[in-house]
Amino acid sequence: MVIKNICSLGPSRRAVNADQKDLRRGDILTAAATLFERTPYEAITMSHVATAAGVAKGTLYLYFPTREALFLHLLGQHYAGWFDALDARLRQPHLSAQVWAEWVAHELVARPLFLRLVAILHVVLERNVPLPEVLVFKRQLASRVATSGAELERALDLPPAGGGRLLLWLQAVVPGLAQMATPPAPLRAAIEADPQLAGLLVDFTTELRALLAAVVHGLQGTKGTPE
Amino acid sequence: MVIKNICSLGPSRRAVNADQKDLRRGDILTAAATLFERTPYEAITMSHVATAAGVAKGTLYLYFPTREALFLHLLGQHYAGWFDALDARLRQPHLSAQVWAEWVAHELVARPLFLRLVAILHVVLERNVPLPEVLVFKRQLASRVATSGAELERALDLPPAGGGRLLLWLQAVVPGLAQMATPPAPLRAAIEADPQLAGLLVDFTTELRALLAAVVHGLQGTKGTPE
DNA sequence: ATGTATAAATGACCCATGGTCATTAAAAAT
DNA sequence: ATTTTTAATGACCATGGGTCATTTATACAT
Repeated sequence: MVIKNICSLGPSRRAVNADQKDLRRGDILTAAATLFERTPYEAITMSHVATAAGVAKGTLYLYFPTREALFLHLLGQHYAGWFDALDARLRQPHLSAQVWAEWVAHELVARPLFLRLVAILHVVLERNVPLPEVLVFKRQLASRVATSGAELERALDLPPAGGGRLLLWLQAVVPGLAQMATPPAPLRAAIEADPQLAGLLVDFTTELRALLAAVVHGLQGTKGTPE
Repeated sequence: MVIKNICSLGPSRRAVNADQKDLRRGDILTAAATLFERTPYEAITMSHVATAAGVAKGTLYLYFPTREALFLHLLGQHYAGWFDALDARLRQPHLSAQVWAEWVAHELVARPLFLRLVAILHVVLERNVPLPEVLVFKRQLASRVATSGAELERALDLPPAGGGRLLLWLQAVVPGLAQMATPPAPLRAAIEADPQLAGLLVDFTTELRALLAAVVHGLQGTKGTPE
């Protein structure tokens, strides 16, 4: 088998300064992301990631303390992308609750990896990452929730703190809804084949839209009545 | 160490007929449930369960095909208890959206094991259980969602299919909200110590109440306008 | 150029744990 | 009593996350 030249370090193979280390780190993350596109999380071993990244397994642990930390970092990237898109959208004028709900649903459907990663955030990723790293992640998140939340508040005319709250609700709802809407292929096939189970399958976009519309209305309704 | 007589089979140690096997099965589930009260899921090994149940590890696999199947069964019991309580509540007259939301939040807070199990349903439990067993579980669930959903529809004056839909939404929302509201102890401590992170902590009851109220209103609002 | 020091990279190794299966022995059938 | 059946056992296996002594690329001094 031909050895890949996926690695961004050119002919030199060793990351010696900070920039090169960042590149290597990026290579590893890219490799993991590529695998994650085709494979469920539990099926991705560190050996796979190492091979895909063109390094030895031990090397991974020079850049990430645990497997979960690696994927938590990946999720961090996806979160950044998502919030960037959200901020960009909120900068456009004349946003209604319905239009926003529509946009959110559309945008999320276009980010399946993000959805899958968010779904395992609490139950898997945060469970085996050193506390300091988790806190770094949470701080980034909190900061973006704060700024985007404020924008959202303005754009949708929500009561104080309503923007952040809405974003947190979104985070609480989205993974559950996504899991309900998109079970693994074999399970999905079985469910669709059984009329008794049909009721358990939902359409992600439809449900999220309806839920968001209701919730935004609820928030807007409390505009005048604090507490 | 003194050997326990936790086992419900009296002096005879062997489960030979169906009834005795059910007892054994029950013993194992009880042992797992007891462990789960004090220990997070990932930390419970099959050896622990075996010891707690007073059997050998191999015996567990005579009653459950995988670890996940064991806990999925446990979740099935909790679901049954939850739907029983829900049905009982719905039989009482004069239920408003607010009162119901209040009741749901209260009842769920009183069932922390249920919440923890539901949280790992899709990501953990369903991943390593033979498809037929998952389908049995899903069928039970679908059946209770259908009947309780119908009752809910009546009690809250929801549009057709609104009851089941509401229950599914509840299922999508509750685990996420519970995870957000109750992180593991060390993480929680760190979050509370950091003012920047305070915004990420939410109160389960408050948020669920608000969310449910909004959603029920949303559903009731669509009463006259199908689709 | 050559030698030396630093630390990035390696991969053989450790070990915990889910799951298996040949063996044991309790109870039923004869 | 003897045989048959099958519940129960626990030594064993395979896998995969994580470690660390060793190797060696690179920077730096001479």
